[in-house]
Amino acid sequence: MIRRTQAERSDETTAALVRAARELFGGNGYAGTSIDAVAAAAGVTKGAAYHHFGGKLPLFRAAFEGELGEICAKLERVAAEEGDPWAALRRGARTFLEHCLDPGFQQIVMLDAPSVLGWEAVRAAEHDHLLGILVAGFSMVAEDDEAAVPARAQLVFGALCEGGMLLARSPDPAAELPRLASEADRLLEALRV
Amino acid sequence: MIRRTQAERSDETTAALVRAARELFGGNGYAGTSIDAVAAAAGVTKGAAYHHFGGKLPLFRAAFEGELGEICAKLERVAAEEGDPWAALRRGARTFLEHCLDPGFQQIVMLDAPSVLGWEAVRAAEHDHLLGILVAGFSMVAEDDEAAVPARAQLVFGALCEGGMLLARSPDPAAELPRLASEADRLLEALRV
DNA sequence: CATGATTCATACTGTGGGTATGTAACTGTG
DNA sequence: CACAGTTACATACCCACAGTATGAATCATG
Repeated sequence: MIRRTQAERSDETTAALVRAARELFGGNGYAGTSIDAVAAAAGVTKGAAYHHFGGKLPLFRAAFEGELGEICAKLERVAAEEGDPWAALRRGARTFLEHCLDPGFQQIVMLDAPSVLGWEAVRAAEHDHLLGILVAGFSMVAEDDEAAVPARAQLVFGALCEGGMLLARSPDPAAELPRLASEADRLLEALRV
Repeated sequence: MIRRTQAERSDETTAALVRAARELFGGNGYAGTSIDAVAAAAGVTKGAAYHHFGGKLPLFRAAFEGELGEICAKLERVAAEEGDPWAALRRGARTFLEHCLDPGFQQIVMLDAPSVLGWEAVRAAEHDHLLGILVAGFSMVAEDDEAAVPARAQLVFGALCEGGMLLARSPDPAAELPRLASEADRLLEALRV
């Protein structure tokens, strides 16, 4: 029997559970996924899942945060590659649209999360990770009313989400992406003043 | 015993079920509402619900369509009060934002429907009822690429939905509404070209 | 009014979220 | 290293609820 520390045991189990949760919740949706299935896919039983997460909802929340962390990291990476904040905004919008093609991200973050976790929880989490980037970008280029920036960023974010869903359902996403991206650019441009 | 025709019996029962479904699904969400509860609120039992609708999902779909029909009727009414299509668009956007303050509409149409019925089903239904109005308005004022109109309308619709949720969460919706409406106007204006 | 079709109620089954309890694996202390 | 105490799970159980018969009223029709 290998000797592992408790922290190692916990970390490995929770990591396996979150990985399985993202896989199954992303593939079959929240309602279509049982805790037993997630635990089995992680090589443990319900007991472990309830011990570490305390319920189906917190487990889903962990999967949600995993998805959010991934897109956030990607956004920060590409934003850093651009020089001025405005180019970063445009690049970020396009990157977000592309990321919506990931079925797991779509199912967990776009479809199930608002219903399962509540809109405000999702909004709060997205604000910390995604919208913060948008708001920062807008703030840097906004030339007039600073107070209108958050609401404006929110509206653009809603448009981007809708665009992402539209893109994912497109019969030819590769052809659709540039058109949507240009429409998104137009939106950003419109709100620049 | 009063003598009723079968059609009357069916109509009364289904109407009562849909009414109860809109009430409960709207108040407690899809997952938080049992068929027994809906049936009890309608004065019948599960048997009636399953006889007329065949399951929880079709029952929810009926509630969803009821909500959609209501907002649609309201939109058509206010749009008819405006003269030119552009004013109708602006008025429609504002009306939609206001309607998002209804908790039942929010829960059923904005939060649960995409997760429960699937995004494409919701999109299709909304396209027939709500987006059709938007697309028609844009088509009438679009001066350039006609092909870009549907996607553009979709993005605006996404922004409006996000604005509606934001409005509903606002501590002072009455104060927030005009600001959001002006931002929406700005969006519409931007896409007019 | 007799026969068949609708409309519904009642009783039952299965699945799955949640909980209680037991057991094995680790950790700190003498 | 022995031995309590804690942590990490597995197992067995309960219960709510979606879905499925089955049967009994109610209504339509020849």
